[in-house]
Amino acid sequence: MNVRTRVAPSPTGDPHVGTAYVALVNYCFAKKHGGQFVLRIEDTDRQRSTPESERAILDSLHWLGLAWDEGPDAGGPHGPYRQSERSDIYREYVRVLLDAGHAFKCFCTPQRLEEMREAQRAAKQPPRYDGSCLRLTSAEIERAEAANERYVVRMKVPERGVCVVDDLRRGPIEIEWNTVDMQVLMKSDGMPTYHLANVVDDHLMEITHVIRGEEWVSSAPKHMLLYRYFGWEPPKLMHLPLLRNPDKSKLSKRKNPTSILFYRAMGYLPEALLNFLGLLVSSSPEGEEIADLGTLVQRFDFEHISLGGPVFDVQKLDWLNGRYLREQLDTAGFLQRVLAWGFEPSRAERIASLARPRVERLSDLGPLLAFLFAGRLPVTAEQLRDGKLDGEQVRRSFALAMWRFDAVRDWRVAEIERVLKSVAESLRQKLRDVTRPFYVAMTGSPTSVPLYDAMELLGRDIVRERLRFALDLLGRPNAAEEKAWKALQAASAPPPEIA
RNA sequence: GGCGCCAUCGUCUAUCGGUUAGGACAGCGCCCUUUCAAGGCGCAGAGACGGGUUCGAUUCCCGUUGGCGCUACCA
Repeated sequence: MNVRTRVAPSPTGDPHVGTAYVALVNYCFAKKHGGQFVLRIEDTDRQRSTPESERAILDSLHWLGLAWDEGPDAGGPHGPYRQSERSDIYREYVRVLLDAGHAFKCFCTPQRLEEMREAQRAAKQPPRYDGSCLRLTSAEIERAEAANERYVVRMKVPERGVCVVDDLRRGPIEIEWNTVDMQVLMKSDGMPTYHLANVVDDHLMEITHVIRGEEWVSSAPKHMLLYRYFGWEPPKLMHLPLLRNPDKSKLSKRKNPTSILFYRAMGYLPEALLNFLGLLVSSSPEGEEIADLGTLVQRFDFEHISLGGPVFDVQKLDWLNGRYLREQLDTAGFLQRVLAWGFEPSRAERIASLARPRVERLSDLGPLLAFLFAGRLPVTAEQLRDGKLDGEQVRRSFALAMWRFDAVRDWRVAEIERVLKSVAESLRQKLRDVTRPFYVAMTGSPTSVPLYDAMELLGRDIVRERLRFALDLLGRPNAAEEKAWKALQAASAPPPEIA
């Protein structure tokens, strides 16, 4: 059998290390068996998907050294590889399900669904679709359609019995059909949901093994059912454990840097990061932990992937990266990496133009620009608080800025300035007083090169990390504060439109 | 809450019924060394709990506990 695997990221944010991890496993499995590895973009969420995110994901995976045989940028015989370009295909298959009576149109409004769930929660029932539109007569359906009412298409689900999902690593997983919801397959905007799109695409793209995150286990019955409805043979399934924060919760950017871009900005080498991820996939029998992609493929054995969710241990990554820096590179190679990391020509020029007006001797450069070449800065809570704002206001300004920065698409001076001004407005403070602690948090000093430029140069991920660190110093907002501050944010400063 | 997944040192893991439970990161100590790293050597550190099955369980089964995930017109 020709093995074909895929990774199917959703372009709704920064490229996540978890995506790289899943991609790596899929890559290794396919290559180990001489098969193909496909990259597919799951951008059926029109609100959240952005081309910037897609670009960043593709770039990041390439940066890590992963290559796919088919994908939106590579082409291939099963394209298009971007789901937003496959609407007609899904529509056709929805038609098939509808005609066969495996799916039905649902005219329920979001409000009704919300009320229904609330009632179910109140009655201690699991929230599930109540099947109301299942009982619609054909006359009623025609009337609703004639009136142009918006509808979604839901799948029918057996009322009783169990679904056995075969997981390559975990064995059979039994899930009762009556715990499976009548999932929406096609949204009212005509786009498919993940459940429909992934089944149709995996079949059409001849994917033989679906290796994905553990979060999909509970919806696997829906997917199996769809294969059955279509009369297709389902691919083999394997669910990978989720990467964890040190506290064992699912790795999240609230608690840790999760963006591949962050690790790149911090000066980790792509081969070290990939190797590190590979250590979570397969451990070396001989004990040697340095392994390139080829070695990872060669020693790959899915039987050896442990099922416990591994903590993303940055200290071990640091050690591994250090070994790459001093063992795998000679001085010339090292210098080349340094230059590429921090002195790429246009960046160097930008830095020079910011520094030049502020130095009297070239030897002033070190202290002035050190923050650009550092990870965490040695700042203290006292330094953050020593301006006109009190500690509470500083905390609030950092939290607000962090949240608002997340919504910024284009990480540029103008956008950064806009956010900081909006923060000052929300706090009803002078911009100058608000920005002072930001200088400290970002550059380590209240006086430095212009803040917005510094932040743009630092990049979104380092900025986020420094804000998080500063917030840790001052005390993270608790749940109640977070809620109150977010409300304040909504009330006093509606996010300005995207420039 | 319901359903599901998972469970070896602080962390990543080896072990696939019989081992002094091995290695790596982090920690600690010693050595090397003009300093600091790096490196070498060493120390400390684990089978969640309770029942079975078995001559024998970390390993197989059940239960408990704990962690995690899902519970959307997000993926």
